[in-house]
Amino acid sequence: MSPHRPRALAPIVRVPGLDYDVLDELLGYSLRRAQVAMFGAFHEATRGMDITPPRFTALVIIGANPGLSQSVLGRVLGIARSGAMVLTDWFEAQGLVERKRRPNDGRAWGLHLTRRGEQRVASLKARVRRHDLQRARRLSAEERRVLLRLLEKLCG
Amino acid sequence: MSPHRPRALAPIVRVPGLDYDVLDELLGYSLRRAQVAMFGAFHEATRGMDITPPRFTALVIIGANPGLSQSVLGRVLGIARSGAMVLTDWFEAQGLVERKRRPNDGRAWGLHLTRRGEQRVASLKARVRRHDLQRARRLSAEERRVLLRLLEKLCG
DNA sequence: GGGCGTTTGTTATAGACGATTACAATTCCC
DNA sequence: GGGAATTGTAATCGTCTATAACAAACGCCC
Repeated sequence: MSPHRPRALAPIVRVPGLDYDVLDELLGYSLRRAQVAMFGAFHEATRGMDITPPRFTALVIIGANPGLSQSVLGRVLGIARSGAMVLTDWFEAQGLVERKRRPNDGRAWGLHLTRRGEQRVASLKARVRRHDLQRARRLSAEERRVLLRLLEKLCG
Repeated sequence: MSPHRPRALAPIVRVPGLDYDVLDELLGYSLRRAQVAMFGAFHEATRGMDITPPRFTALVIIGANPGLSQSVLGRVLGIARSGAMVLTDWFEAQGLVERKRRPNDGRAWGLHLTRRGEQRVASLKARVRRHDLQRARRLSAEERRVLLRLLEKLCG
C-alpha cells in the first residue's frame, strides 16, 4: 500500500557477561548506541505514520523556514541534492509540501508546508517530543540539560 | 580493487540563520548529529583500511571474547544473523578471523582472531581512540567523563 | 530413547537509502 | 556578453540490512 514503511531498528543490546573492551571509552560507540536507543522512541512515536527521521527533520525545517530550497534542505539533512528531491517528491505526493516558484531565482524552488502539512507536523512534533522525554526518563531534567549542552559543545 | 570501500558520511552542518525549531530540544536529533560528527573521526582514523564501524566493533568484540558465536555477534551489533555471517565471511577472506568448531555444540562456530587479526585490531584500537579523543577536544576531560556517564545512564 | 520445538548457520531475495554522474536551465560575476 | 557556478532533475549503481526458508544440531520432556 504505502511505498515505504519505516521499519524498527534492531536495538543494540548490551549482552551481559561480554567484554566490550575499548568500546566503552569511545564517544563514537557510546553515541551510536544512545542514538539507536532514542531512535526506538521515535519509531514508537511515529508508528503507522510513514515517517522516518529524515522526513521528520525535513518537515520541521520546512515548517520553520518556509521558502527554503531543496539544496539547503539537503545540506541540513546531510544528504545529496538528488536525495532531497526524492524526499520532496514524496512530500508532494502526500500533499504535505508544495513547491513554489521564486520571483528572484528561476532555478530554485521554494518549499512550503500545505495546510495539511502544518497540521501533520504539529501533531508529529508533539508526539516525538513526548516519546523523546519518556525514553530518556532515567535522566533528571538537570542531567538532560547537561547532556544536550555537552552534545552541542561537541559538535561546535 | 577492494570489494567495499567505506565512504565518508556527509556531515550534518548547522546552516547559519536557519531555525531548527524543536530539533534542538530533542535528544534523538542531537545524538544523531553528534554521532555523525564522531563518525567523521572514525573515518579519518581508518582511512584506506576498508574498515567500517560495524567491522571495527566486531573485531574488538571477537578479540575480547574469543569463541563467541555469529548469533551473539549479530546481537551485539544489532544486525540479523545473516548480516553477521556476511561480516564473518569477509573477515575470513581477509585472514583476520577464523571459525573453529566447538566440541560441545555442533551448530555454532566459535569466532577467533588470527594472528594477523590481533595485530590489525591492536593497530585499529590505537588509531580510533586517538582520533576519538582528538575530535572531541572541545570537551575537557571532565566533560568527556560526564558525557560518557550520561550516555551510559540513558541506555540503562 | 524418541519426538518436537528451538537455536544456529546458511542461502537467496528484496527493499531502502544515498552517492555519483551527467545534463539543461538559470544566475552570478568579471 | 560570456564563462563559471548553482539548482533541479533523471538514471544508475553500490552498500547495507531485513526477511524468509531450509538443514543440521541441540535440549527437553515424557
